[in-house]
Formats: sequence, C-alpha cells, structure tokens
Amino acid sequence: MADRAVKTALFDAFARAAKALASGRRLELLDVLANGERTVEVLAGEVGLSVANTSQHLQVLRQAGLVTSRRQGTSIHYRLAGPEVLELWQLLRTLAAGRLAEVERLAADYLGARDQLEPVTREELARRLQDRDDVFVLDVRPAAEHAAGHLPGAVSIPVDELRRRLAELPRDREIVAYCRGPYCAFAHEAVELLRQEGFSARRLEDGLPEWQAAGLAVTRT
Amino acid sequence: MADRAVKTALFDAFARAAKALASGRRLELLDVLANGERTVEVLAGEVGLSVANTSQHLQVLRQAGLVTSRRQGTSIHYRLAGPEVLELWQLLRTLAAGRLAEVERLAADYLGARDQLEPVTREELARRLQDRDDVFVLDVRPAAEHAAGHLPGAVSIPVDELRRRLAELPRDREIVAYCRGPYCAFAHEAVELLRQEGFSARRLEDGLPEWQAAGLAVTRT
DNA sequence: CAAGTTGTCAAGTGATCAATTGAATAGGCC
DNA sequence: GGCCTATTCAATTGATCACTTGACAACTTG
Repeated sequence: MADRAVKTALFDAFARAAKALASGRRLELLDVLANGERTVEVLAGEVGLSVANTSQHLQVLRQAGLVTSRRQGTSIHYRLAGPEVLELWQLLRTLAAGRLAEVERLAADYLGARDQLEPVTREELARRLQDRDDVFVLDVRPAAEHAAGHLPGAVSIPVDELRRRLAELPRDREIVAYCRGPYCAFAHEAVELLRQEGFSARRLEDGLPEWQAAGLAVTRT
Repeated sequence: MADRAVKTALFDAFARAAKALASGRRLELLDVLANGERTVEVLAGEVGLSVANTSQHLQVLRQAGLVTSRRQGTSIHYRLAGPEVLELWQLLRTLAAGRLAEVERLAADYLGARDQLEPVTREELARRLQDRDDVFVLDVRPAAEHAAGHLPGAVSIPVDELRRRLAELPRDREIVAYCRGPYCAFAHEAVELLRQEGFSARRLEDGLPEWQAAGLAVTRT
C-alpha cells in the first residue's frame, strides 16, 4: 500500500504551504507586503523583528511560493508572489474574524473601541469618487507607500505627522482616511484624532491592497 | 508600547486558524468532510488514523472554527463549519499546486500518469447535462456518499465494485466518472480501468464538493 | 580592489506539535 | 438503573519550530 504513503506525502505538501501561514509574524509580513514590495531591513523594522529572523521568515514564505524577491542595488526587495496570495490571506482573516470570538476581542483591543461609527465601504467610496462627490481622501500610511501607489486624488499625511498638519485638512468636507488594511491601526488612530479636533472623518473599511485587488483605480506618483 | 503586544496577539490569533490547516492529516479530514458529514470512527478509517488521534485533530479543527459537530444517536457527526472553509481549502491547494513543483510531482505519483487525457471541466459537463447530451455520469465514491448527494442522474458504482459491475455500463456513450475532488484517486482509477476494458471514459476535473460549491444542482436520494 | 552594507547561514535553546497508549466520560439502549 | 460503545482526556516521546547570536557571503560603491 505505497499509495497511502504517496497520499500522505501529497497532503503534507499542501500542509507545508499552510504551515508558512501558521505564524503571526509571517502574516504580519504578508500584510505589509500586500501594500508593495519592501527590503528585508524595512520589513524587520515594520514588524519589530531582527533582520536575521525576518530573513528566515521570508525564506519560509518563499519556499512556500508565497513571495518572491529581487535585488536592487545593495538591498533585496520582497513582494507577494501573486494576487492569489493576498486572496488567501484575506480569506483566512475573514474566516478567523467570523468564527473566532477571540479575534473580535483582540481586534477591538488593538484598533480601539474607535470603531463605533460605520466605516465607509469600498463600494461607497468608489461611487462617491465616480460621482465627483467632494470627499477628501486621506492616505495615512508612510509617505513611501503613498508614493508606490494610492487611491485616486488621495492626499498623503502619515499618521504620525497628522497632528501638526491639521491645517492642510478641510473642515467643510467629509474626510475618509485609509491605510494598509482592516487590521492596520493607522486609519483608526487618524479618525479618532480628527474627530477630537472637530473634523468630520470616517475610515475606509479596508485598505489599499483590497482596493487594488477589487480592480479599482490606483494612482502612482 | 502595549500596542505591539496586542497586535502580536491579534496576528497570532489569525495564525492559529492557519495552524489548523498546517497538517496533512487535518487537510485529508477536511477533504473528506467536504463530501458530507462523518462520524469520528468513519473518518479515522478514511484517513488511516487511530480514533483517538482523529478525535484530537478534529478538536483542533473545531477550535479553529473550521468544523462543527452534532450528536446523533450514539455517535458524533462532524461537518465543515461553512462554505468558506471549502473555499479556503480549495484556494490553498490551487496555490500550492501552482507554485510548488513538489506538489505536481507527488500528485502525478499518487494519481498516476493516468492523467494524460484531458479531464472534463465542470462547465462542460454542466452544459452537456443541460443539453440532454447522452453522457453517462458515474459516481465512484462509496455508496453512502452517493446517497448523501450526487450529480443529477449519476449512477453509483463504488470504485472497488467497478470491475465486477462493468455490465451495468454503456458501451455506446461516453462515461464521465467523478469522486471527491481533484486529489481523490477513485475517479482516476476508475477511468484507467474502464479504458482498459474498452469503454470511452473520462473523469470530471474535480469532485462533488466543487460542483456543489459552484452552485450546480445536486440530487439527494 | 578594498571597504562597507545588506542579507543569509549555522548552531543552540526553549517551546510547541503529532502520534501512541491507556484510562475516563457520556450518552443511548436494553 | 446499569451495561455498552463512541468519543475524549491525560501523560509521554520524538520531531519540528521560533528566535538569538555570531560568523559568513554577495554585492555595491568608493
């Protein structure tokens, strides 16, 4: 019954791909990479790991076929291997969010009870942009990510510069802030701050990767 | 920076869901469960594990929210928690099949080089059934699974009874055999046997779960 | 070509996981 | 109410994983 052994090996191979996703740190890396390619060093900074450790995680992801890399100058840039990878990550977190009460609780802790007000859906924002509705779209991600691609017409003010650049924002229009995805805290923080300061602000329900994956327009500077 | 700790915990929670998929044995269990609910004992038999071990795997899956269970009489029936679980499993194996050469090689070993001839796509078969084309649809899964749900008009002959029931098959029509999914060996085996015996036979590219997930009609006896 | 970055490898440690075994529940059925 | 059976729990063992540290490799750029 060598068949059993081969079947075992086949399903173990599928499991190896899943194993690459079975680490919170690697999922954080994927979540960042969904916003565009990054060097090892930058990634290490984003998720708070040592460079060596980050490199090892990236190699696990590469062996699973989830990311690819290219060298540019002195550094190596990693990126998602394809759109299906983002799709898999989205599906995984949707499923986890829907079925694990734990996730809901942790998400509330992390993102704050800031979420009282309904976020703006992708569809709603796309429609309002289409209709030339005068919504002010605010990209609160780091400037480099904005440069690599952003929503049409979005203005870049990284969240940590927001407090001292409030003057650049309109008080007579609704502001919609977005960042890297539904589990990125930047937009939540930004909306909280803006509300305190008397602005009319809501956040986009998810981030740039989902916008792009939905086939909506993305502008590159 | 307690934020970091909470973020870590949040992504670890997502990772726990992925971890449930990170075992070949658990994926085999999901693959069987995609065809309908099963008792622990039956599942143990299907994947060749001890009952105790199977039970433990099932509990990992349940804690991840991927399966649910219900008691009926003396035994406990497990089933997939929802259609997204099948979707996740499908996406995972598609991605692995596309990106890992290893999978391709193992699949060829397991399913045989039997795969030379083009399988019938779901769409093609659905269209031919619609058009009342005289295709003979053969369900080679165990009889119990056929009873729980099958393609419209499909005839049930479990693969291990096929050789002695060849008389029940037509020689003037194309036979399309299907089983549990693309990585189930039954249909491959069946087609190989039927060809040897001079029948015109092909296999459906995937199985009942995918057919059902695509929203196509399923008959219950 | 030499110096300096950036990224990777290798070895070690503590933690977690899969499977086995044997015992314990928990419900159904007489 | 008490046996029976299907399932689960608990304890153990060997394997695998995450992270650290320090050394090495690959490549750019002066």
